[in-house]
Amino acid sequence: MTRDPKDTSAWIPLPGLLDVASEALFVEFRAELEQSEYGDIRPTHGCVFRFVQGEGLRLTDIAERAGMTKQSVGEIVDDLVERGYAQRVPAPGDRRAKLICLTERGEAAQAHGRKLFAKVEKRWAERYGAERIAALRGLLEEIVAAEAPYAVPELAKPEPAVA
Amino acid sequence: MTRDPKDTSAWIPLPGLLDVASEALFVEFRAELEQSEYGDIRPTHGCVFRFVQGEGLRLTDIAERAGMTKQSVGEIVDDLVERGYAQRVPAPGDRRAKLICLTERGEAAQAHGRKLFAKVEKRWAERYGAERIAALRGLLEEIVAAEAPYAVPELAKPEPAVA
DNA sequence: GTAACCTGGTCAGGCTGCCTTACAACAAGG
DNA sequence: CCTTGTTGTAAGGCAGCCTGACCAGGTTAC
Repeated sequence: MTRDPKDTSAWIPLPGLLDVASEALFVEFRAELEQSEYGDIRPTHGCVFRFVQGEGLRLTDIAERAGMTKQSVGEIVDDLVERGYAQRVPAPGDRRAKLICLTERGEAAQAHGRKLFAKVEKRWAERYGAERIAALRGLLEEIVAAEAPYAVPELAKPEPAVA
Repeated sequence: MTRDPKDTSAWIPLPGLLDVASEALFVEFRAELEQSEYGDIRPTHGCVFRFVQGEGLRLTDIAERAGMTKQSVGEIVDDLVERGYAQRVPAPGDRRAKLICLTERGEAAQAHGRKLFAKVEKRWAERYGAERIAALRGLLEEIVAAEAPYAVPELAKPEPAVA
């Protein structure tokens, strides 16, 4: 299936391809999540589950990593607190701030979510080739680290990654 | 913060990686588009520019390919018509239907957009390796063709791609 | 110590992009 | 005809995000 690179009519821009692939993957994930006991978690909540771990993070930090405003993230956190997935604990040393961290249920949900993502990825590895998916992940990780380091939990901390 | 090497806390799910990459790419595209004479085209309008070409498409068809409702697409088309990028022409043989096609300006904008996408992709090819980006595209095209064929113009209709 | 400024978080209100429901015009088959 | 399906539109709603205004608590300069 060789294609004329000059043929513009059937050519799909890379962002479109990335989006459709992401969407397809996400649909598989959602389908499984919704059947679990964490079915009330909506996609929006992801911005918290993605970044919060251990001691917790300040609202401001979550917002920065997620590329959203504090207000938006605040609303999402409210919702997660109501649902029993997250909690706000006073930040030590600053009475203005609160650390947002997961409850036990929240951590269980996070772990379950990660497992589901891994499961779907593995399914795709079988479908499209393990090494190709691995290469895809490798390249994307490199790209994300370069283009949006603030969105990478592991790089957001004072631990500069060495390539 | 000591961490188990097998710890998954730094592991980013594939959809997240795809999204961030897509977003980064799209930002570069938008930055250039907004400086052009087509700066009033918003991301939403893409669902029309992506699929419409030549004689035009029915609203229903665009909606199906885009995975949206007719009403949503209809609104977007209204907007594009107002801005002089698209037009509705009566469909031959069916007085209910209209074919949505691009105006001359619309086609110029579409061509410009495609060029910009190609330009950004080329920039990334230089940045991350031409072969890796080519492999990325190849895999994604395969995935999209398998997972969401309706979203691929060339597969959506057995139309002669070459003029 | 205190005035001025910065920072973390919240409240209120608004917008965009999409959806659902309902419907009018036309098509197609008896 | 009459019925049923299809094309597109109208009206209204909702989720997810934003901006602006604000307060309580820190930080700095004098």
